[in-house]
Amino acid sequence: MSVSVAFMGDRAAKNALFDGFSEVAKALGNGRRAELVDVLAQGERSVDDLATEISQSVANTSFHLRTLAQSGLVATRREGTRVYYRLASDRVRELWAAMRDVAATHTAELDVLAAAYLGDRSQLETIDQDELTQRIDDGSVVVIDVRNSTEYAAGHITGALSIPIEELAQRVDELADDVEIVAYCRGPYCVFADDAVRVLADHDRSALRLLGGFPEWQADDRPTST
Amino acid sequence: MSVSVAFMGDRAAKNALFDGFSEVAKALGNGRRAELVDVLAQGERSVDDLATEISQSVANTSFHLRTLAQSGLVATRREGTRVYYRLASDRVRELWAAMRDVAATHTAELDVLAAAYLGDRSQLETIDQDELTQRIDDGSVVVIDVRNSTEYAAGHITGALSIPIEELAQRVDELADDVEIVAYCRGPYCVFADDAVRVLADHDRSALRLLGGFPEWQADDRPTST
DNA sequence: TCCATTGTCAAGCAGTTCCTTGAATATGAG
DNA sequence: CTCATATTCAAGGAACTGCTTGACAATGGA
Repeated sequence: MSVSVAFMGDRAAKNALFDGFSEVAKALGNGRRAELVDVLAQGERSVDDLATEISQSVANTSFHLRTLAQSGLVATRREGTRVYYRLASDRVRELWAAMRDVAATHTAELDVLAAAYLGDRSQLETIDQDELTQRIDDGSVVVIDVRNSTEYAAGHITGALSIPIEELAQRVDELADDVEIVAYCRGPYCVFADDAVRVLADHDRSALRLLGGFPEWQADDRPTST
Repeated sequence: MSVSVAFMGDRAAKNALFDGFSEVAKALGNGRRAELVDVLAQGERSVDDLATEISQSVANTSFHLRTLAQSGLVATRREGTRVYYRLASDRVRELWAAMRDVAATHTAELDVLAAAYLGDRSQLETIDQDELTQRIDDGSVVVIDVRNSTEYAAGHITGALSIPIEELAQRVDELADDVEIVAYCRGPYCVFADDAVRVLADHDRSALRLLGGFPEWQADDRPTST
């Protein structure tokens, strides 16, 4: 009788279905691939650019990107001899954020790992999205985007200046000295804005870092430009 | 100079941090563990109950649950000789939903796998959450929860009757015959509600299945009871 | 106390993943 | 056409994963 068979569902088919779901998790289940997704959350990048970013060989990076592509997390576009990879959709960005948050909330050792990578942040003043929105309206801050210029070009907070972190020390003079400076970067686990605040403090400038980075700002539907 | 070192971040520490994030994905990166999370999204369950549910040995199930626990996705509670596992938080439920959706949206083969497991759904009428809310208010439907009774006890749509799918055929008479019946179960990839609609159709009863299951209803902040 | 039930742990094998090296392919410039 | 650049593919070895079996630990009841 067909109904009683249907009750059980087919175990092999069920296994295959859930194995299918878990393919996506497997794709994210490698530190280097997670890092690639994190970088791609800022915008599309070429393979060797990504390889440099994650400190891996081009071959290995290409392999990881293929893995991500096969599980549908990233898509590609060819331009001349270069291949640009990007996240397949905003939903992937959300998935990555959800995973990062769950990891941060539920695994104690992550605090230790984050502290080891980020260093001591406790002396660095912060500002949240609401406050920053307010102060941009006031005109009482200058906002600087300290990611690299490709990332800035792919999208940035409206009104922000692009000053990649490596150039900041030489370009401090460009910043008006009667307002505070707010630096932002890729997100809560990016060190660029922290470094920027430290560099600015060394130059006796009053600086804050934005909590969260560009993807979080964008996800919250706040004003952006490209 | 400390600043230029900080610019690079420490590659080993960065690897460790992202390996830490990817631990969560690795935990979800196995079909049986994904299935466990899916079941646990309905409420807490004991180890051997879960083993039966996913058709695995108790030892293997216990091992998978330990893996999930180590990555912080599930938590436990002991009661007598039994150990009950549950999702660590609603955030985990959201993560699972996000992963499932990304998989469904971005990987073509998942449609095939889902169709193989679920069978042909095209003949089964459906109703969405808004419509159902409306019709519960009208009193023009009877809602039945066809999951097992533990799941019903852990939380169900307010006003729904508990009729586990295996009991439905014998209990059709309990249902008033002047209204339509809406069946729901664990979620979009659960066959129980589909089976229920087929059983009811065999008994010449007009039945629909709710799109999504209890977790989706709850996530949308609609009325639930325990 | 001893026993039954429930869950966890350890060893071991088959299969998979990750990274490296070196070769192959695709595009555009000259 | 030939060459340089950018990317992908294939082979191979070390390390890890998933499942089974059988032993061990924790709890509550008789």
